[in-house]
Amino acid sequence: MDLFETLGDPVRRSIVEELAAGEQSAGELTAMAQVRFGISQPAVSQHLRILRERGYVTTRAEGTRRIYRLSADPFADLRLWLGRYDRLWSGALDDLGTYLNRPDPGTTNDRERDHV
Amino acid sequence: MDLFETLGDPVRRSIVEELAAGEQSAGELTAMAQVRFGISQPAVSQHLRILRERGYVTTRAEGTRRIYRLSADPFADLRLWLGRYDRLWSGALDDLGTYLNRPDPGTTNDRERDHV
DNA sequence: CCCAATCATAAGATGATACTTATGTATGCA
DNA sequence: TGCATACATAAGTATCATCTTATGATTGGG
Repeated sequence: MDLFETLGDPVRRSIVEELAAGEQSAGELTAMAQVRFGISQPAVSQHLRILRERGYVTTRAEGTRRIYRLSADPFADLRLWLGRYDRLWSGALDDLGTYLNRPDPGTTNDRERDHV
Repeated sequence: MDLFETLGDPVRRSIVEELAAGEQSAGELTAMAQVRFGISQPAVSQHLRILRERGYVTTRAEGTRRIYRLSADPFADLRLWLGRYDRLWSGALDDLGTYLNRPDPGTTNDRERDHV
């Protein structure tokens, strides 16, 4: 599950989300990331490299530009991982389910109330 | 989606996976993490704090120990996020689907062949 | 050919994260 | 009351990921 580490970076997550809509050239992805994050071209290229090396995208040369596309179901592992917990909160799980879903007075956290 | 960043850390991921099986005390979680990662008690406590502050777990005091449990469906966001792409690789998507699933000779990467 | 465009790589700086040791706080028990 | 257990917090350090600038490699076009 290095997918969590891979998608943990917001830039890479954006790239993946962008590619989900269809293939795009490195230049287009770079422009997008520069607008959203204000980073340089090499920075984006490095993120693309990580996505390549981990098998989440593939590339094809087209003239002088490189077209990126998502690999077939890069999220298979993630879906699998998530599936292991699905039945836990699907509501089907009787005792534990209701137990977990209770607001449970006196059980809440001590400090926080930040994001969520 | 700070969940990716949260679960990006293997220690926190282990804790969450552990808690999916049921509640556990800080001490038990600490022992687990120490065995698996060889880190100190404060290190684990800091990870627990992050999980607390981000709302993924709640705690309850029981004597001198603190019992941790997963919040109700901490993965709701993740499932939602993933759902947006589900139909893309479900095989239902005709053209793009087959296109993406092709081995596509001459399209593969240049360098890699690492993890995946 | 030569130059411009597109993208990748190298090397170094910087910053965020996660670790460490040391200490604080609360509870239970003798 | 005093000590031990369980856990949290503080402060400092270190490690690692990500950024930057500089440069290389490939391709197309005049």
